[in-house]
Amino acid sequence: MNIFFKALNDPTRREILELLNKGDLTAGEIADCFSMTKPSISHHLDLLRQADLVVSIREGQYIKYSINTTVFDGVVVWLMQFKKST
Amino acid sequence: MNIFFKALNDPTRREILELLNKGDLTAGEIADCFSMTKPSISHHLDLLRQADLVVSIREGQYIKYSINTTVFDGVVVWLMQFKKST
DNA sequence: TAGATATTTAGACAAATATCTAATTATTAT
DNA sequence: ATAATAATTAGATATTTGTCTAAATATCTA
Repeated sequence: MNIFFKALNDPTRREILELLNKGDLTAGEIADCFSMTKPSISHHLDLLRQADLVVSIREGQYIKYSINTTVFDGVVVWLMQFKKST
Repeated sequence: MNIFFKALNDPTRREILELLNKGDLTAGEIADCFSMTKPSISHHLDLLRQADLVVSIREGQYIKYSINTTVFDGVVVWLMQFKKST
């Protein structure tokens, strides 16, 4: 839970997730969507990967990133606990 | 969204929410549940209040805190966007 | 093999964060 | 009024975080 909220506690990383939700992208394509250096984006991708929110596979010269939505289930359950008691 | 994830990006604050989900508590009662000074807890409560996740009202000498679960709705919607496409 | 492209890693640095102690404000009760 | 209790605010400090530049790694192509 910790690493998840840490990963989501940044607007750039949340935007990356929204981008990947529309389709897979390479690291470079993701970086092109932001006014930030590639190393910075790479670092954000690393945090998202640590939280298991994205998966990466090398495709030749490129590294392609995909969103992993299964992680959200646990968090939604955690959030829903607060709505039960109504 | 920013302030919400910021507020939730701390285990102590998440635990405070879980406590308040069982019932209202005063600042002191909350602090007693943690091995941390009262000023530190007060600071966490302040962040939770900024995120509108808790509400506080003074009751005489005490200040009572309640959880505000309405905020979760928006976040669950945000999280659910990632599950739609399945 | 050399050079070009894609990406990450390393190291530095400023800004944000979590925590503490000490001081302040607010309320109650003697 | 004074003292006691509840809670916050202020200020200090160590740690974490986001960003950058420079360097390193990996792949492709001529």
